[in-house]
Parts: sequence; C-alpha cells; structure tokens
Amino acid sequence: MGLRERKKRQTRRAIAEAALRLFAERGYEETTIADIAQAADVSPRTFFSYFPSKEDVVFAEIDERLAEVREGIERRPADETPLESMRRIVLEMIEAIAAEHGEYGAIQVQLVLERPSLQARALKRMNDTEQYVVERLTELCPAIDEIDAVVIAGALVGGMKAVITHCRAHGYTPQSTRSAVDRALAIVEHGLGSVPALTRRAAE
Amino acid sequence: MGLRERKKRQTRRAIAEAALRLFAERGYEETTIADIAQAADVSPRTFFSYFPSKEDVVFAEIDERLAEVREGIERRPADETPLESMRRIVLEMIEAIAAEHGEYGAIQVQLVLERPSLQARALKRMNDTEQYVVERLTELCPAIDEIDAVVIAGALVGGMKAVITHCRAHGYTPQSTRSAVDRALAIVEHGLGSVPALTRRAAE
DNA sequence: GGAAAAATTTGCAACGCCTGCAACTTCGCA
DNA sequence: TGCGAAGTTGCAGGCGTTGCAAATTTTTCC
Repeated sequence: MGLRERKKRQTRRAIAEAALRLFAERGYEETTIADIAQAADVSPRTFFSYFPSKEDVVFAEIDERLAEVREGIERRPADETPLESMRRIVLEMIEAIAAEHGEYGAIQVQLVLERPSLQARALKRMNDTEQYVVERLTELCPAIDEIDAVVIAGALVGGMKAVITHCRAHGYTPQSTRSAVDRALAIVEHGLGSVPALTRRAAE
Repeated sequence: MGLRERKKRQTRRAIAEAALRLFAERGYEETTIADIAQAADVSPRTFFSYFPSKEDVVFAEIDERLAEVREGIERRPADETPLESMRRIVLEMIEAIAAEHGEYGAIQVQLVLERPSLQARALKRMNDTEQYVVERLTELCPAIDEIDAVVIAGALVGGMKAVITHCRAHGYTPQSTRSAVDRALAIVEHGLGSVPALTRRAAE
C-alpha cells in the first residue's frame, strides 16, 4: 500500500473521529462542517470528498463492519437448512450492529436515537440490508416464491430491528439484549400465533 | 368554521397541489420552494408555516389518511382475539396506505421509491406507526410481555412494508397486491417455519 | 534526480433549504 | 368602528452541498 492510500485512510479516520468527538461534546446540530474540518485539519471542501454528507459520517463505522460481515457470510456450510443459515446470518449482523465499536459506539447510538433525521437514515440502511437478506435467501432456496422471500426478510429484519432498538433505548445489558433477541427469533420463526397472550380472548 | 380556517385549509391545499404537480412535471430536486410558492400564489416564507419541510408536503395526504384510520380503530368489537384485531388494524392501515389517493397518488409513490431521502422519511413514518401498533397491542393484551409486543409489531409492520413496497415497485395490480398481503399475513402469523422451502435442506 | 502526469486538496462562488425577526395585513369580536 | 389576535411577508443570515479551476502533492517514467 502506497503512501497515497495510507494518507487517505488516515485522513478519513481523522475526519470521522473529529466529527464524533465534536458531536459528543457539543451536539450534532451545533457542530458545523467547518468545525469538523478545522478539528481534522483539512479544508471544509475536503470533508465532502471523504463523506457524501454530514449524516454519513455517523454511519461510517457501522457500514464498514457490515461490509465485513457480508464478506464472511458468503461461505456457509451447505448442510444446514436455509432457516438455520438465515438465523446465523441475522445473528452475525446483529452482533456487528449491536456491539459497541470503539470508544464512540455509545455516542453513535445516542445520536441516532435522538435525531429524527439520523433515525430515518438508519432505517434506510436497515432497509438496504433487508434487500441483501432477500438476495441471500433466494440464493439459499432458489425455488422459493418471490413474495415469500420478501415477506420473510421483512418480518425477520423488522422484528430484529424492533428488539434491538427497544433494548438500546431502554438500556438493556448485553446479556438481556441477547436473550431478547433469542426470544424475538423464536417468535418470528414460530409465528405470532405461538404467543399465548395474542390468541386469548380479552373477556375475563 | 370561520373564514379564517377555511382560507387556511384552502391555502394548504393549494400549496400541496402546486408542489405535487411541479414535482410530477419537472422532478423533485428540480423544483424549489420558491417555485412552489409562486405556483400556489403565496410567499416562499409562507410555505414553511404550512409544511415544516419540502419533504413533508409529499407525505401530507397519507398522514391525514392515517390519522383518520387511527381514529376509527379505537372502537373495535371486544369479542375477537387480539390477533384478529391486529389483523383488522393492519389491513385497514394497508388500505389507507396502498390506495391511490386523488390524482397524485401515483406520483407520490414514484417519488418515494426513487428518492433515497424520501424513502428514508417514509421508513421513519412506518416506524412511527409501528410504535402505534405496539401501544394498541399492549392495550389489547395488558398482560403481554413488553419484548413480545415490540417484536410482534416489528415483524408485522416489517413484513407488511416489504410486501407493499415490492408490489408497488413491480407494478402489481390491486388484486394481486391484496393476495400477496394475505399471503404475507399468513406467513407472519404461522411463522417462517411454516414455509416449506425454508426448512428443506439444500441437498437434492 | 528531475520533469511530466495523475491524483488530491483547496478556495471560491453559488444554490437551495430553512429559521428568526420585525413590519404589515387581515380577520374576529365586542 | 376599532382593538387584539392570527396570519403573511420580506429580509437577513446560517448551513449543507456542489461545481469549477487553481494550487499542491504524489507517482511514474526517463
């Protein structure tokens, strides 16, 4: 790797760290691109040659992690059922998303939970990985109905998103988060009909 | 209703229609707030006293419709199981979301499918109605576990969102969309394990 | 080692969204 | 008819974002 590439990586990192630090210190809206650029020792214009927008810098880390996970997912033992494979894939992704990365993980989570616009962006990303799940799914079972694949991915990702967000927002410990995820997977796999409270009549 | 209120309603409508017409004619990004204001015969500044942002004008109609649905939902016969009630609620909401409203319905859908930022906003709204589903659910079954409620809402809304988006993007007819929704509900209710293709081993 | 070529950074100007503010107009009510 | 409330408007300005061309740095090749 040449000097050029090394420097670019370094600059990218400097910008991201400066941005997250400032966001933590004085808030997201209160930090301008100019502030970030100054803190990272680059020109404001350069910021945009590394990140397409101010919002993207918040998701840079998690995106890298997700990309790694996707690469690792390509090779899976072929002797498990598609359902088992999907469970694995989902768990690995959750691991990547839910783990606190570096020292700024908590800040990123807090920012996303607080700012509606960041939340929207996060949901968009979630939606994009849902597309990925559809592709992986149709690859695992080529005979599957298109609608089925779409629905399964939607319900799976939707359910997982819901638990994780809930656990995050309510300060669950990693352990309780994990057991909540297990519970969520079970519900999605066995159906809403398997939840007793749902099929009991309200009369009492 | 006094003159004042009537005029406001009228102005709001004028702005929304002008905006959607211009979006359709020359594109979303190609239309500025100034253009919309001029077409609606108000000052640019006034636009923002009716809609908080340019994006919101795209969702104004659907938001109104959803609000109506929510009001109608409050009163449900108490002799059905929560699961049945949820199905009704979901179907009514889908009806509201999926139907083409007025002459601009198709344009709104197209805009949202095309523009990533609008897609993100749409997902955020979806997420908000998911919160509503959680509330309604815990109301229907007060004894339900918190996590269960969150997961169920997430899977339900996630699955529905996935089918509808897919049908929309692929130009399904209303009939085939409806049957796809039924299929989706069945999958979510009975669980992914009920889909044969998923539990068959890949070996053949 | 040095010059040409390629990639990167930078400053500049501009556009468009959005907001706060203060003046102005319109409406409702007594 | 006049007063207060509500709504509209213009203005000034901040901020994110982009295109462009000049300046700088890195690579490549002689």
